[in-house]
Amino acid sequence: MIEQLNPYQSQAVTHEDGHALILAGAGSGKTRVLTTRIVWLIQQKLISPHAILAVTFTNKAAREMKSRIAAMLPINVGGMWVGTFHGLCNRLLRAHYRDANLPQTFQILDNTDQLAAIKRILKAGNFDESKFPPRDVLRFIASRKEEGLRPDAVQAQDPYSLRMVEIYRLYEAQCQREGVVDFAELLLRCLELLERNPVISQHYQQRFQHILVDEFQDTNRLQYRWLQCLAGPRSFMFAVGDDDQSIYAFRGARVGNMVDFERDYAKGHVIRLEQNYRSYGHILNAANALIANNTERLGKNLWTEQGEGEQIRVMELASDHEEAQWVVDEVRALIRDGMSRSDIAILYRSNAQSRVLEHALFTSGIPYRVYGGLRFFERQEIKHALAYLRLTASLDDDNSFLRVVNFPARGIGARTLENLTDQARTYSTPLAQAVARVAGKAGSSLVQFCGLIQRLTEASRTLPLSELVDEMIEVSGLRAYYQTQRDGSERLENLEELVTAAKVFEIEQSFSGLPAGLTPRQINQNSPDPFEQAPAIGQADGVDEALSPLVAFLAHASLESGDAQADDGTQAVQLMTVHSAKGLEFDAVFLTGLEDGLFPHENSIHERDGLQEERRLMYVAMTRARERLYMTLAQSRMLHGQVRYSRASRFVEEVPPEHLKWLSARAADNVWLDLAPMSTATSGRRSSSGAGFSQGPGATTTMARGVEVGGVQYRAGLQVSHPRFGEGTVLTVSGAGLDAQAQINFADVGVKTLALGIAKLTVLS
DNA sequence: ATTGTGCTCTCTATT
DNA sequence: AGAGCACAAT
Repeated sequence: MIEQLNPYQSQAVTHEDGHALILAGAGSGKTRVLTTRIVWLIQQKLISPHAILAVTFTNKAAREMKSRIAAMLPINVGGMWVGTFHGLCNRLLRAHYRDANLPQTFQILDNTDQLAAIKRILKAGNFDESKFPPRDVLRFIASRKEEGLRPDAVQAQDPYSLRMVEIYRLYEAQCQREGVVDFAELLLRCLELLERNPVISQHYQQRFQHILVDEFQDTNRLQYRWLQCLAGPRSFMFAVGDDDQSIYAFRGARVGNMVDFERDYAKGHVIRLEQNYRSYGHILNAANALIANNTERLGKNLWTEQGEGEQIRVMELASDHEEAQWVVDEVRALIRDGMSRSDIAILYRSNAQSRVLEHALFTSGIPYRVYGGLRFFERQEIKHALAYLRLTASLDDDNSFLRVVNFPARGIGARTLENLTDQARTYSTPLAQAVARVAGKAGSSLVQFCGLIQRLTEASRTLPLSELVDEMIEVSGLRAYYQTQRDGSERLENLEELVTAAKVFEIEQSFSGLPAGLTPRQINQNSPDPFEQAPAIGQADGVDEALSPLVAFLAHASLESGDAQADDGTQAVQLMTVHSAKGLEFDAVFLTGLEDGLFPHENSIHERDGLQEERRLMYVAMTRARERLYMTLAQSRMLHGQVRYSRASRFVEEVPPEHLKWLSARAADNVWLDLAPMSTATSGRRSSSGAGFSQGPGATTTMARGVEVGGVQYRAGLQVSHPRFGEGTVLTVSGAGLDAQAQINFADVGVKTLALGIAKLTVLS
């Protein structure tokens, strides 16, 4: 295994004397080094798998690492401490919930939940929402927590900040009362647990002899302190990172942690991995040239032994729809040439851009898979269902109570809820315990609602998880509600999918070496480790302490917002944001929407640091490609319901021209026709004529050839007419005989691919 | 008092 | 596109 590594990689893998910092460029085999090192530690250094802690940022990365280790070693990786910061903190807090001052069933708020909680605070305290926008409050609280500051520790002088701190304090109290934590709280609470309980932290310090951190450049202050807490005097830290790929400053990431880490721990043990095994020369050098525009880099020079490869193909199109169609046509050509669908990725800066691309892929019948965006566990029907389940697990969860008390509608309106809230506040009880005090018709509806939840709570003690979920969907009325809704069928399917997800979770739990029901046997008693001997759920000796499958499932839903959802095994083109593409690689990458204002995003253009972060993001995007990289841009784009016109991204200009191959005319000398009709096009669907659809001089090879079918010579540019689609222009032709196909841009219906042997076409010109 | 409808406003990225 | 709000209809 080590023989296949280059000298620097193997130096990193077998590093022995203390801590180390690995500066690993894009595509330099970073994950390979991490996993190989873990295997090496276990196999060669005879370190127990339990003595290793490996931290990543995304669940995807954690899964990847586990599966690679599992492939190399015959051990149960499920029991290893490999996970995301948030996931591992969750694990620790569940185990030591008493010391962390949390109920064992504490729930995790995602962004939307957190926002709802903040809105409740603002409403209850009569804060002016226009002066204190919930989003700003959320950012304020999150960034304070990421600095490790509780309300008392925040320095505030001006009236505005003082009010913010007040809201922060109220928010904390509310969360504590209701037994919920947000993402930042998971980390902060866990850190405080370790800092305040020497017995606990010493236990873990002795246990974790090796701590490995992936994507170290993305750690924030809190995470750094968390690592410092877990690393004991005899632990070795192994941090892998690339300052050029730091793209999470917006959530507190601090590249400076790398410098600090070298000063505090690595002390000169810095290993650079600069050989890139992923991309061909043009792609790599283009990315190198781009990132060279950033200042304050630690400095790295990536090189490759692979040849130059192909230039980056750049295409400018008139509109976002044409961009999408062009990308789809090109994707089809790649697939036809034998590329696997899952080796093709379409990337964009923001999730909103995926719609148009999805539409084009869908109409072309190309299987695709979208990552991120509105994820499974974030859909409204799923959130409703989860709220019922959360209430089932804990009646104190007022957030969830308010979400579903009147959904589906059961005659409990705003007025009633105001009464209820008043009662709950007066007697300082959770909402559910105040229902008895509300009289009247709505009051009895409230009592009924609570009865419903109580029945579910009872059912949760006996029913398996998936049956409980199914039962909940039924008795809550959610199923009936979505059955009556016009567009409810997809939501119904999602609810059924939730039952399946619960079933899968049950099964995984029963196989996993790491049961959800960990119990924190007293650490200072002779049991050396609470986790190694934790009983499986339902085993006699931990029943009262064990975490119920329901609570474990709810935590799972919050922490993994659903990117692992049904990978049904079909080969599909991958659609995702640049952020979620980090760490992945593909044969062909389409980088779309390269327009100033979109990428770089307009919110970051005016700050220097913002622009540098955007440039790193661009660098990440480009270095995802192995063989072929496309960059596309649209002159006009539907954004926020309005057509916007943009220029090419400055990042395209920053790439030396020798690496680029323009398929459209070069942006600067391109004259575009017919922009006006597009902006007025009422449906906003497609440009009204083919005039804007320029294929430019050097487009794909399939276009040049002609095809002869039934005595007619088809070639690009030919004007044809179709009985149903109307008039159009032939864009590309391919295949021969019965397989001959043409892509035709119809004035009325856009681009269609037709089989020439079947379609009834009339030649016009 | 509650529910449904139509209008405005916002909208970067992730755990 | 989705959420929040005002208004009308029950």
